[in-house]
Amino acid sequence: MKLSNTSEYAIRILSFMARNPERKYAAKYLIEQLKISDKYLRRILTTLSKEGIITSSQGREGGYTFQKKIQDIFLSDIIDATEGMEKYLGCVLGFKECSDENPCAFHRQWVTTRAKIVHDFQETSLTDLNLNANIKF
Amino acid sequence: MKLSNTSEYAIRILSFMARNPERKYAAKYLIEQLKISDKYLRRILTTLSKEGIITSSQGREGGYTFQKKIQDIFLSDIIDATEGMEKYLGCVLGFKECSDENPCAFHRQWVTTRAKIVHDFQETSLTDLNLNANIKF
DNA sequence: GCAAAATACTATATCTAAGTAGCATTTAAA
DNA sequence: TTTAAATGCTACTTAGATATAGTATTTTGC
Repeated sequence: MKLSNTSEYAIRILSFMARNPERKYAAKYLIEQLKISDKYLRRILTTLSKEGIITSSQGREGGYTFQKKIQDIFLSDIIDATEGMEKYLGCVLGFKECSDENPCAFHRQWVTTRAKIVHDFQETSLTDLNLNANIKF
Repeated sequence: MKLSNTSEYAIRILSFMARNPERKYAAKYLIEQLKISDKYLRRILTTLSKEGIITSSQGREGGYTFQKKIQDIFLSDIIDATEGMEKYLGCVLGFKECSDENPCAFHRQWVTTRAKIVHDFQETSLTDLNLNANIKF
């Protein structure tokens, strides 16, 4: 399992913001704190904004705030917003015809593992990640 | 979890060859059967050959045969040979500092899932995949 | 209204995996 | 020993993700 860089950055950004979920964050501040390049970070913030995870306010005194409670924002929501979860859901060996009804020889084995992966991402919220005090951002 | 296209092709090729593991396969024949582009398939075969999974014999009457018994060739060996497994083993959220000793907040949760992924790939051999009669190649 | 400080948009550059093309080399049958 | 049939090597092209640059737009304080 390897997420796209964009997803990893998005999770880092939101995880950082979740430390103080009520405040408004300017992109400039996040750039300083997280050492992500200006334009790339801004693009990710715009995406997260359009996808309904954060709200942007333009103009002087503008910035970004959470659109929902952080206990209602799950890793799967963030991945969906950035790269989409679909690619992780098909046959891991790439057999186009493989399905529950017409499984490849690895299917039965993989189904439970994939369910665990999906479960982890769907059940872990930003609140759960809010204990990252020991991790440098 | 999404393997590289190259890994997926490699698994398809070897899985197909495993149906009759003693015979020698010419690239030309595999191209016909598997509908993979000539040069790309040949490149993958050369890689698998260098990595010790199959043996190539050059010249007229040449082709590819398995270098080991198919029950001793595991999915993890194939992935290692093509793209490497390393990328799947680090912190899935991308925290550089994350480790067993200094875990991110998702680490404990993910460790067991990742172990299951690795287990599936390390324990499934080409023999286990040899029941793919119901899958079109 | 104007200037400062913020986000938004569009285009471009860079990197890596994926895929293609052409020529070189090897081997064995005739 | 020549030729056909196979693999091997190197270079090139393409596509998508990653990253950067420049300009436009929005909002607030004065």
